[in-house]
Amino acid sequence: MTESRPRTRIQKKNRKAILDAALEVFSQYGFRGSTLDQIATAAGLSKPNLLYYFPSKEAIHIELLSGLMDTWLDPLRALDPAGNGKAELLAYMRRKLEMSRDYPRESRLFANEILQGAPRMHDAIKGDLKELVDRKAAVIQSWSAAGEIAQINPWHLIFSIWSLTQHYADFEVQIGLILEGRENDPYPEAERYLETLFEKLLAP
Amino acid sequence: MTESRPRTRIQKKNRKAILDAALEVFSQYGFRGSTLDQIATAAGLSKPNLLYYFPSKEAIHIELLSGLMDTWLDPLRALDPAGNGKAELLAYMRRKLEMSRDYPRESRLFANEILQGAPRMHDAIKGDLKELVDRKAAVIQSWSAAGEIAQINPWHLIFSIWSLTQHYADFEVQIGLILEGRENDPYPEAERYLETLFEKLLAP
DNA sequence: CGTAGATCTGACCAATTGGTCAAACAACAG
DNA sequence: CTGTTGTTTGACCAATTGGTCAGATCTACG
Repeated sequence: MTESRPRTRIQKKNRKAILDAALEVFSQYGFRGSTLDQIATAAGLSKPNLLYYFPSKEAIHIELLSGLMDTWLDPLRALDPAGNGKAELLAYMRRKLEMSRDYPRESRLFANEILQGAPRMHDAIKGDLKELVDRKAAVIQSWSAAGEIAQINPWHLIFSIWSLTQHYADFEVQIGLILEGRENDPYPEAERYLETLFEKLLAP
Repeated sequence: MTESRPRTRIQKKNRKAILDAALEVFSQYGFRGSTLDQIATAAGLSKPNLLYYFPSKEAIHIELLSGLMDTWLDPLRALDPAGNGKAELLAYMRRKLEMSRDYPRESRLFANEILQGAPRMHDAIKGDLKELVDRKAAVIQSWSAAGEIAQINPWHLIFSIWSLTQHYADFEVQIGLILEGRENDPYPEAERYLETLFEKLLAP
């Protein structure tokens, strides 16, 4: 918040390298299970040098998480009350699945944070996220009332979109091992499957 | 495997207390993020005393995980090829949701292990689990072929049952915060929602 | 050039980590 | 009550942890 923005290109490059390395490490081992040495090595820096760019391990984690919240909720924000219910929700699901495919580490970072009890996202979830979800739940309810989609619990509908899509990122290893020799890339089939699922679920 | 079974009642009690404490800690912080001191304190023992019962931190973790795999897959094993497809799959889903409600720590322990790349379950997943899933996928496929249920990808169907049910345990904190003031216990509504979802999905 | 500022490093620190061990203590059979 | 076995502990250890700091080195710019 009160920070001076990074100026030089060297700062830009190294801060980016650190955040990228930290994302890799934190998303795998969680905050407590990750070490500055791991992050520094992954970023190609020495530990003291890393601490030249960030004041502490926690500061890196916080920066990652707060950067995450924004982009993570964009697809839900984009849900258009004026659009067609089924189409909007399917588009939301597709966009979330894309994010699992393109940003699996971000998904796992988030999963790790929740698993540990959301110590650093507690307020954001209880505040902004809850508010957004409640607002969009009302939109979904209005689609139900208008007969555009079936009558289903909008909160649990949102949870199901989250769980079904994020699962492909968070449990990537498991899915990969089980589908070994069958699907090298599970996403195309996942998209087809989830489209069917939500089309059937939402059909009035 | 080669261990002598615990004998005295004091051993039985303390081993149980340790495993319970370790489940609590490991499921929250993962293996690397957990400490023996945390576990010992939670178990009401001193660290050296804890190490009197288990040779190492890793040994505790392994014992928890191997104990988990068995019970975790029982519901899937119970899927009866001779039963009615839709009923069997709905029963499986319900049983999995029950497990999320009754054993959320076990679910999170598993989630943590997968997030960290499944270093200790890699072989079990690639072996027993994959084999079981493949076998049950064939059963599901036969139900599809017989017209008992719709034609859907059986592997992704299994993934979706896993993700939808485990989500209520793994993301418990997030769900609790979002539903605050609305549902104190999300499970009854979750069950209703998931029943609808799978009934619609599986209908031929 | 030269030098002011940015960047980087080795050496260091206190706290925490997983784990050991000898000795103290408890339980229980004889 | 005595000795044997099972249990517990305090003191200890080396390695790792997050973090500091003085100084070395590099970079941009006049």
